[in-house]
Amino acid sequence: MATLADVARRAGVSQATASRIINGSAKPVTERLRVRVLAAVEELQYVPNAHAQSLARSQRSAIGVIVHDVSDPYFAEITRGLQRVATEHGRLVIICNSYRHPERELEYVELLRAQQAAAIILAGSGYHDAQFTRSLNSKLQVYERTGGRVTVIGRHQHASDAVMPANESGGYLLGAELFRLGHREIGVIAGPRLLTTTTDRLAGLRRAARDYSRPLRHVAYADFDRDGGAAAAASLLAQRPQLTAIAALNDSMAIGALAYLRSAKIEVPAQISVIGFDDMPIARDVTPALTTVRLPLAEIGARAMTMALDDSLRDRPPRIEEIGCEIVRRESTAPPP
Amino acid sequence: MATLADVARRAGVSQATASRIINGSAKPVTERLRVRVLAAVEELQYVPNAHAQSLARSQRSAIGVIVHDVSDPYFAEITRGLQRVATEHGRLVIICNSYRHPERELEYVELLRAQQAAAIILAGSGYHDAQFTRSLNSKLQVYERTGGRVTVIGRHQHASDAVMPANESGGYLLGAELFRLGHREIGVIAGPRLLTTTTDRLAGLRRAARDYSRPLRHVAYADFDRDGGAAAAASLLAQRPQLTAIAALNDSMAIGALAYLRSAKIEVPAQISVIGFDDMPIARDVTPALTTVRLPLAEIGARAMTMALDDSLRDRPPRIEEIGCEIVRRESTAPPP
DNA sequence: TCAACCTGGGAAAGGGCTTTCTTCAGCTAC
DNA sequence: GTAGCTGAAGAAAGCCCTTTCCCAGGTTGA
Repeated sequence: MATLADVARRAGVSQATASRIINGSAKPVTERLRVRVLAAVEELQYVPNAHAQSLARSQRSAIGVIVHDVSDPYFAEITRGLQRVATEHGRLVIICNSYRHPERELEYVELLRAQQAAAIILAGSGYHDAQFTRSLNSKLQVYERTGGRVTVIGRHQHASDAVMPANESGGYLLGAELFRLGHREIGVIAGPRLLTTTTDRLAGLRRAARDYSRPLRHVAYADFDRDGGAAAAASLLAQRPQLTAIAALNDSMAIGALAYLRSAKIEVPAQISVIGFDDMPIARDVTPALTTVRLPLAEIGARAMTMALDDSLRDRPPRIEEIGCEIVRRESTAPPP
Repeated sequence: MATLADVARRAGVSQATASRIINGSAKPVTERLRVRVLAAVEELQYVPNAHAQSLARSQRSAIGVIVHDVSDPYFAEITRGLQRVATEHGRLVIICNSYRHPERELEYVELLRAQQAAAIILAGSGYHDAQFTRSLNSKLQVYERTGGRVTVIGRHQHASDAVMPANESGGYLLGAELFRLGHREIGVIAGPRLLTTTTDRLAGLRRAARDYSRPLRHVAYADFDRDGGAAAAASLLAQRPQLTAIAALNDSMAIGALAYLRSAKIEVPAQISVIGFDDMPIARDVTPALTTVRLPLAEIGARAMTMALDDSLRDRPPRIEEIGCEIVRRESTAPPP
């Protein structure tokens, strides 16, 4: 691997000069040397060692992102937004999948600190686990104290900059929509109990139930994915066949529920309504097209990255951006039969 | 940020000793010092600077992956496989989205070289662009010459280790399935002409057409995504309403086609059959469930990462792994009306 | 008792780059 | 002619680690 010293030697200049030319430093250099050095760079196919640069400059540039799983459409969309902004700013993004293992999240914070990440963006749901939250917070604080920036998406347990999707009011919208249509007994497919996203959305749903004076007795907790949704729909209906609507706390689970209902030959929305949450891109392409609560996922990602990169925020009180959601009515909901 | 020197000072030992203890070096150290150093690490919340380590060890560890777009389900699945294997080996993955801009691919190769990536995995389709291919090849060769490993997925233009999805024979399967069902005039929704994935799959399809002595006159080229597929389906049918089947060269486009057909009130598969390619997870959840050619995407990713990490392959002739595909019959195909 | 050998620990040399501090040549100005 | 600049280039320090090499003190064996 060619080094700067090689380039300098070949061009017959000092390393200092070579470095200045390659980095377009402010210090003026004669055109003659510039040409020679650039020629040497070309001939040797020289690329500066990023680690050495980062060490010498002691300036951080990469941005770390911790998600549950990039291949989940929810995070894929958020990541798309994150990447767009990062690329615009010429920043490298390091993506870490925690696969919903809290310990792995802790490990990744350390890893990103070791990598001298300029900022860490936590893009997965928070956990109801006081001990974990404490150790995560302490790790994040250490990171911030050493100059790192932290931005979270939808986690209220951390005193850092945050982009907060309106999970609670989205949950309310979800419930209100069904109750307004006249449904009285609805089944809820919730995500893992441990996730704050689940409880936030559920809280909104419960509030809607209170406002409309409806019970909310049938809640099934499942994995936040398609198969979890399918299984939960099955168990919900086995337990309570009279349900006229199913509210899933994310689209993946709603799609799973649709799959189950199709296999069980139950008509949607004629016999039962289904509503989701998130409005992932695929929601409009399933049949019936999914009524859901829209969250502008890519925008959430973009905003989080923008905050993380905004250095003027340094040493100010954490800023919180609320992101609203809206109902998107498609074909999977109707009044009860 | 605490440094090793801080730790050593606090523990009252030399940096050398501290380093040895922290890294669990082979050199024996007394228990007394070990305890003191680890305590200092804990108190200072010390994390070694990864850049300094990489510099000192001059050993590469991260793996670079260049995809078109992680948020595309096709790449999301591949990436999932890649990540799984990388994590098992304790390797960091740097994901780069080229968004199908060849120049950006070139830039990312440089960037990954600068980052001292141990390997680069090129996971997007190749381009029909001789000049680009040449410059990419030359950049990759430079990278390999300096000890980097290159693994490509589905690109035949590079003389490196490769995982090759059977795009051509998958295309054949695609066509054969429709012709066997009795379709005589089929419309093809192809991806961008510039991509080798498009032409490979199309070549298989043409071969099937020859074998079954059927014409293949209606090919629409479009973006490799849902909206491209919808637009292409519309133009195909505007041009030739008698078509009884549409073969899309990937599932996203097939789903777009289904969306268009639904909006145009054309029944699938009663009036027209639709077949896709890839078998993305969502293919089974659209209605009608999509008949498609299955490619084990996550496994492709896993194999590519395994090859990239397999050091025993160093200095051997490049290894090529073929990955077969199979037809998955669901509900979007039927004999012509 | 002394040479030969371990052993655990430290000093210091890198690794590749940036950047400050110097140096030196070439000018201007008196 | 020389003091005083200015501008361009180089020397060298420093970023944070790892690892080789070396040393002192303690063992062992003859």
